[in-house]
Amino acid sequence: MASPLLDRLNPEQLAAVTLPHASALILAGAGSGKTRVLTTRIAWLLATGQVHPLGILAVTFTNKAAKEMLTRLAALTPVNLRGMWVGTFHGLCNRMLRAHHRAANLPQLFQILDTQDQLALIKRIYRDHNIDDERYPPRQLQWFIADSKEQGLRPNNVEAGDDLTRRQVEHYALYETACQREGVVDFAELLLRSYELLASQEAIRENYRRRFAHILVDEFQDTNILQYKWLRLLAGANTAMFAVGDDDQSIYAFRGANVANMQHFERDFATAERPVTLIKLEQNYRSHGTILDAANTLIKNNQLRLGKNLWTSEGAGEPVRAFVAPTDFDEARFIVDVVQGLAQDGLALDAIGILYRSNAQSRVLEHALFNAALPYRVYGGMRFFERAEVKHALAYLRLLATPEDDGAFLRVVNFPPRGIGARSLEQLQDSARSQGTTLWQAACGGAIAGKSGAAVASFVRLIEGMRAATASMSLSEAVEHANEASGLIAHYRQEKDGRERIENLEELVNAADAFLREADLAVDAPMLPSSDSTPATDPAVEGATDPLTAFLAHAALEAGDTQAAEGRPALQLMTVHSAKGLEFHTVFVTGLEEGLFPHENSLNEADGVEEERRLMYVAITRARRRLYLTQAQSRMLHGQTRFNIPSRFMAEIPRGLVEWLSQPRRRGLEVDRAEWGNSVAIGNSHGAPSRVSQKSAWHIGQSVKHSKFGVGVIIDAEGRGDDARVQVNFRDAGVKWLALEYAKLEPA
DNA sequence: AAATGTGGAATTTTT
DNA sequence: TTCCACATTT
Repeated sequence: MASPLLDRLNPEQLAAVTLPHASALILAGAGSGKTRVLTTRIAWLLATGQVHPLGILAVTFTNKAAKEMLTRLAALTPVNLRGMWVGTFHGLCNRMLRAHHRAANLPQLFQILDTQDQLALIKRIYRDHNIDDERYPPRQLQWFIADSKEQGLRPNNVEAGDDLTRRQVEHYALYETACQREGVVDFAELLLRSYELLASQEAIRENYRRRFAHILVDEFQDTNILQYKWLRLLAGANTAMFAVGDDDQSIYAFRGANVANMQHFERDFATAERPVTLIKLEQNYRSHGTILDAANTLIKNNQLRLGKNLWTSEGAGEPVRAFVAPTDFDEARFIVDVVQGLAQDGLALDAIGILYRSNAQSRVLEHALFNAALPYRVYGGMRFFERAEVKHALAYLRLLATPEDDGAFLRVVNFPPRGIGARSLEQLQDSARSQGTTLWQAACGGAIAGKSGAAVASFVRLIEGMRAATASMSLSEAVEHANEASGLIAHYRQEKDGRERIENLEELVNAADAFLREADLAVDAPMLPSSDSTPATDPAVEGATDPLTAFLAHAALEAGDTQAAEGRPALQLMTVHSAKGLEFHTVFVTGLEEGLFPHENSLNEADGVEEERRLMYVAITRARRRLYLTQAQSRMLHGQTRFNIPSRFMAEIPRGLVEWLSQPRRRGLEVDRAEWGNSVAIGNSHGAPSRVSQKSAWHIGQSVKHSKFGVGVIIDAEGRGDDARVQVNFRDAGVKWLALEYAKLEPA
């Protein structure tokens, strides 16, 4: 079929886009045009009249990916996409549960707990039930609950072999009861509840199965067990499942992502007459050849892969640059030097990504960049909707919708301070517990006498007044009203650091406005549905919920950016995890040291190093043109200087691809005498190799090899001549003192 | 209710 | 070291 839609697709992409109505697994390597294939596939299905937009379900992991898919799709097709199910797993489950809240046994206006809210709820339950938070750390329970739910397990399904698990199951059950009473659901619950709805309600399940002729899944390697089961439930005899993923980029196993889903796909989605098609997209449109060679060679060291080799029609490009710095400080300075050179050559700063394994590494880098007056942006950290003042405002709004929400109640009952102290709260909680009611009901029931009672009563009046006042307002007007009437604005005006918080509260008003415009919800819809409103019969209908509830769900499901983008272009600093999906002209992968990258904790985890290697693979494949790999021989971590040997990943990249900007190894040094003194590696700006002034045979921070103990790093030394001894931190054998005279050490 | 002190932990985190 | 949560002061 001739169509501009299919122009310039390579043969594999074309095959994927125009596959017949059957399930397929698309192994899409980094930079292989995965999103393009996904969106073009949908556009092609629509253009050829094979399916109506309502017959498509496209699911992603991030809101960003979902939004991008919609935007690109809108540019590819004239078809009106309204009502099409495109979104994140959580977003789609939310949508489904709103539509069938009764069948799912949820209140129509159920609220969504983010991880913060969830932890607060757990702590509250602990207090109510006198649970020892030392023996059962709240975070551990939080993890336990999420993990259980992601395996589809309710408290009575969890196998409790040991005492600790038995207790955790009890606490999980208490948590569930509280959630149900307050009408709140956490992230994992959205999925599990939706899964159970489909599993138990045949009519609903069949309705969706008939409807979705095509289900398309992005980043399939990141699906967890429950998401996979959810997809299987949704897929009927008539459904073509189109899963796109890359097992080599699976870096979220620690959160339950299950790469095995890719292996099972063929078995589980094949039908008698329609086998599963497997297509590999291996042509890379992002990077030069050398960078791909480095990535390919590295990832070949992994055993657990489906197998794939990226190639490009572009040239080899520049070599990979490697640099070893004596300290993390020098590593940062090297990066500053190189960046300044690149900037001088005209490279935009935002085309440069500086990646690290863990967030703690950003500090030194930031420090150096700041001193050099280089603008940078750090990804990660507090997101907009997670900020305390924003959460406070949202809590007021939540109370308007669902006063049963104890979490919201507790968050703002005395914020800004209004004389409802710990004592009054305790009374309220006692009363609520003994009556089996929520705090709001206890507050309304006048559980407290005296002055505190008056304060509580006035809080109740405040909320009710706000509800009445906002009933006829637009969403953003209501948000603004909540900001003011709650006293939040006035409160922060008095605080010396309150200006930014007030700005964020004002930004929340804008966010509400923008949300309504983007979500395309009826602008003049009432703030809250009337109590007798019936649920939408057609789950496809947008705006099945009121604007406020939709906005609150949005705030929970899309936490927003970490910080507003700055005007001028800035360097991009982030963890390797958050770099997934992005690309940069130039990439620095920093901290390539054993213990850091691969992280030491990964060594004890099953297949941990393989996941670290995939992470390294992701890091390398972010680079389009230029790649720097840097390492520090010593690094300040947790308040102490640590000496690490070079990352094994450094050695897994073919030497021929690498240009060393520092001395890679010291060979053929005199080994019969130990002389101490700091050896100084002199890094210069980008380009030319630097020299190392090296007087002594051995020095602290040096990598060495021992015939029995293996590789390690010298971390301390004493004595001279025949008495010289060094302390070596071996990778596998631990820390040992060795006499140089006897121990046959070699430079490693 | 703010201010100050203390102890413990410190990969990664799309929702 | 540095950050955070939590407890204790003032």
